[in-house]
Amino acid sequence: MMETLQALAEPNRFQIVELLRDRPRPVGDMVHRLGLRQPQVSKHLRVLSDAGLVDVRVDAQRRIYALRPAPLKELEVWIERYRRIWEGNFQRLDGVLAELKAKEKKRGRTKRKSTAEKQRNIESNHAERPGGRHDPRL
Amino acid sequence: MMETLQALAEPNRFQIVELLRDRPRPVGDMVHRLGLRQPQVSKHLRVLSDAGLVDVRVDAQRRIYALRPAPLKELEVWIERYRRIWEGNFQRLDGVLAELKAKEKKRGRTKRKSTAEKQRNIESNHAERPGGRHDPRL
DNA sequence: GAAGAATATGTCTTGACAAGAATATACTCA
DNA sequence: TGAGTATATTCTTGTCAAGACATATTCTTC
Repeated sequence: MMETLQALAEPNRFQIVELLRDRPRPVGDMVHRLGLRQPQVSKHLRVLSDAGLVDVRVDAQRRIYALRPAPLKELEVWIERYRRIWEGNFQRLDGVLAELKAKEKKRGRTKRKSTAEKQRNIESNHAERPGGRHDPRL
Repeated sequence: MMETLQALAEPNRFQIVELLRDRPRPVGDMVHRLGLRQPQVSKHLRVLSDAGLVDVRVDAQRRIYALRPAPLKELEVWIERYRRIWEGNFQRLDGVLAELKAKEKKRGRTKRKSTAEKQRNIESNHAERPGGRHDPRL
């Protein structure tokens, strides 16, 4: 899993995987399309191979690389476990409220901010660090 | 997409995301559970935030981090496009055969290896580089 | 307003890794 | 067997990022 992610996190390797999605390919083909030099492609393929993401067939001097499904499937299974995060709206109602409730209990009865003031502070601030770092959709 | 993968590819950040899967958490909580030092956790959170993977709520001195669904959903959509690779068995029948056929055509009628010999060469060799680099399941 | 708590930021060092260049290996065909 | 083709490996170098440590920032409470 970690190994899969690390392999995919490199842009050129990601492109290689994208190329292999269509069909298996010999190294030279990818060298073309990626505009990388052959040794570099071979090295990236080595990493992908070590991660179990690709599979080689030998055809004379050529090596034909193909995707192996297992790691990608594993990744998909992992991500499925996060599904509820964008389906149900757990997070807000359960987690944070419990958090806050615990806090209320801990600090005894003392002078404290009005509910309104506290609300302001607690509000989600997507736009805190400016520079459009994540899109507002969803 | 690339940014998401790069963020997740670091083991500690991956763990942070796993922690946040259950519920939003303040930084100190994660510092505990991860056994990292506070500045390190803050920096990782910064990366996750820049990648749009997490979201902050300010509660007094505390920052409560929560997962944002968008990037994960995007990742899931991406991986869905690979689904056919472990469902249909395209790869073999389509891609490689076309590849070989093209090759046959290119080289004219010359003395060449018997079909049997060629078959041997072309066989998939999972076990080429020893050391169990990928599991044979699937 | 001073002390303490929770978190963020800056700087430095070190290790990992990608790219480049040169070379090795393996196969084909004449 | 020798030339050519396709791919892998080795070595070096530069870049970037993670960890450690010190310090800044912001809020709370007394």
